[in-house]
Amino acid sequence: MALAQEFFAGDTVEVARSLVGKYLVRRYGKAVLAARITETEAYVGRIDKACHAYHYRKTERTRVLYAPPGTAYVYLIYGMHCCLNFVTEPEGEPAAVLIRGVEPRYGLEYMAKNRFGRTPEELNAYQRKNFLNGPGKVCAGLRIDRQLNGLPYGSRELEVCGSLSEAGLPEFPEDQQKLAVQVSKRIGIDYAEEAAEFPWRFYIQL
DNA sequence: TTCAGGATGTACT
DNA sequence: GTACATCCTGAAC
Repeated sequence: MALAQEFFAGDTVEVARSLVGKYLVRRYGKAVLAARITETEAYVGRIDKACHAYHYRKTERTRVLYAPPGTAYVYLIYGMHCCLNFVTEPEGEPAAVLIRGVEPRYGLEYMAKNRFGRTPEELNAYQRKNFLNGPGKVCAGLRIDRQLNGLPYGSRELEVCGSLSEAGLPEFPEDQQKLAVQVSKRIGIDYAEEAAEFPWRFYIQL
């Protein structure tokens, strides 16, 4: 059972805050991958110079940001990495939440293969520490690319669940304790003037 | 542990 | 032509 689509129809900043601690479930072929969301950022086209759809800009790339809530928005950055977002707010209002970091729960074998072409046992300390702690790494590890751009919410390939049991998977004991969600300004948007200061990044300390 | 520099393609001016 | 919601490597400390 995935989160209801209405979850994504709400205020983008609140959705970003609420997504921390939820679970990303990715399916392809026989693979079922699950990861806990540890870091997000809000992007709001109406008022946010860092958003691709700032001031309701409409281009081929930003078209997906106007889609119904929960739609996947995947774009290429720096010529080689993909970033995963979920569209928020009612259809026609361009906004989204960027998934900046996750930690693996199920499917570690697949994730390690997707990221480094190795088994989990073969990873060195640096690779373990920097496994899925960035937007490009999340997409690489979960095998998310622009083919998923525009994917309607509720698709089996990519879901967001409130808990592992909602995804039909056993819970992890360490996930039961309450989370302290931290807040900060967003990363890598120094060009965005006053919007660069918005406290729209949410994360949990590991 | 921190830092500088390079890789790389697309969207948009 | 320029900028970009990034990541990896290798060198210095």
